[in-house]
Amino acid sequence: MAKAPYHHGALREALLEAAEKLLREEGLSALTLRAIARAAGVSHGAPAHHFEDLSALLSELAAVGFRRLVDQLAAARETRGKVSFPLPKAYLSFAMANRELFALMFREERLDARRPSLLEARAAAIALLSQSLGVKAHGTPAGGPSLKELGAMTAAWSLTHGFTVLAIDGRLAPLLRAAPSGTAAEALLEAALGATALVGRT
Amino acid sequence: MAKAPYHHGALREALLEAAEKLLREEGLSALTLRAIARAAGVSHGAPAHHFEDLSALLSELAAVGFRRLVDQLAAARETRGKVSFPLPKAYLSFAMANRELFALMFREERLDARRPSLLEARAAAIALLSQSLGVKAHGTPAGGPSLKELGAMTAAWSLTHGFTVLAIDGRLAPLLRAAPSGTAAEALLEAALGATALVGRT
DNA sequence: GAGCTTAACTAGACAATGTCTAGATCCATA
DNA sequence: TATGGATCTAGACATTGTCTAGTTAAGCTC
Repeated sequence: MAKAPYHHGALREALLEAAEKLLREEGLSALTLRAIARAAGVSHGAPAHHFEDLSALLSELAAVGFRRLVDQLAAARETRGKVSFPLPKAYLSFAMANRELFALMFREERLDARRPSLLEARAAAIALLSQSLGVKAHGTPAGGPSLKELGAMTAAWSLTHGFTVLAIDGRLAPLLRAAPSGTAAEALLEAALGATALVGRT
Repeated sequence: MAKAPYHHGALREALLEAAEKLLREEGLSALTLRAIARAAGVSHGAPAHHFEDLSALLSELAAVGFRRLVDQLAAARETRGKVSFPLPKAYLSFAMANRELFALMFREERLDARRPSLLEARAAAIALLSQSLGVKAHGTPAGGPSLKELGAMTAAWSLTHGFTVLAIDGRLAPLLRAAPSGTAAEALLEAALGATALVGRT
């Protein structure tokens, strides 16, 4: 077993991986700087050379999450026509498969709101959702989209995000129990979207 | 100026009020047990006689939030017919007026999920929403509500919650800027709900 | 290669935090 | 008035994020 070299070589990535593992296995509150450093096998001061502080590290992890979400949404977009509501379903399944990471992505108090990589990754996700769920790419007549168009887009986004947040917090469990037996979260999401007449947009 | 008596007399309530003030003025991360004790003018050990630990105190504060939300939702329900979408609007305006408290109410990692008062207060809020937004009180034909009915209710709830969460995180600002000038969050919420064919339910 | 610069890392310190314990205070009831 | 018990203080402890000083070694220049 090779002993650890003084210089790690790829500590930045190792820290992000260790943090994600910790997050997945022990939850949000296990994400301390020192625990992450321990998991990566370095001293508690080492992370400072790669991240100014804890919020910087967590922001970078959240950015990774947003990038992964974008990838999955983009892939889902390709299935348009074959599957109903591909984007909302992809959004939900990303969150279900990465519960704690998804939660972190929306814990503003633990992130550095100014970090460019986070801003960019999040903006990319929002841009993808916006153009897929609503605002048409081929220009709007004059002075931006109408309130009606924005409303439809906002509805699709809000419903999807709200459903997902409630689902990962376990708040939908009673509804699923009340539903015809065997109804999974995705089916309830489909039913919710189906009730809104937003069909063409998602 | 009367000097502080050894026995506070109503420390439990004082702690909750101090915590809410701190929360409102300095945000979620200022909510430490010692800071709350300082704000209430007692030693850092005093809270232990009223709350087992920090998460118990925060859970009680969250419960207060849910009870207040219930009151406001109940009041809004009385305006049915006069105002469109009274419950979603009340939900949004509660969150806008109590941003940090609303956030705390959904920070599972800082709460004690088993605390009865929190469970009850939250259940009351959900019950009020459920019966107002969807599932009819006058019984369902057989074996619970249909998936279609549940879907409509879930849609209204998810949309409202999702919109609210996105709004207090500032995520809707770009949409509001794109909207006809002067559009406020509530108007966008109304537009979103208006786009969904859920009119009769909210 | 030798020497030097500098990034990467360790180790120790510090204030702050949550929780525990021992002891001080004082209210209520007998 | 005594005494039991709830309320509160003060100090301790391990843990946390961040800082600083010093150590290691990788990479560049000559």
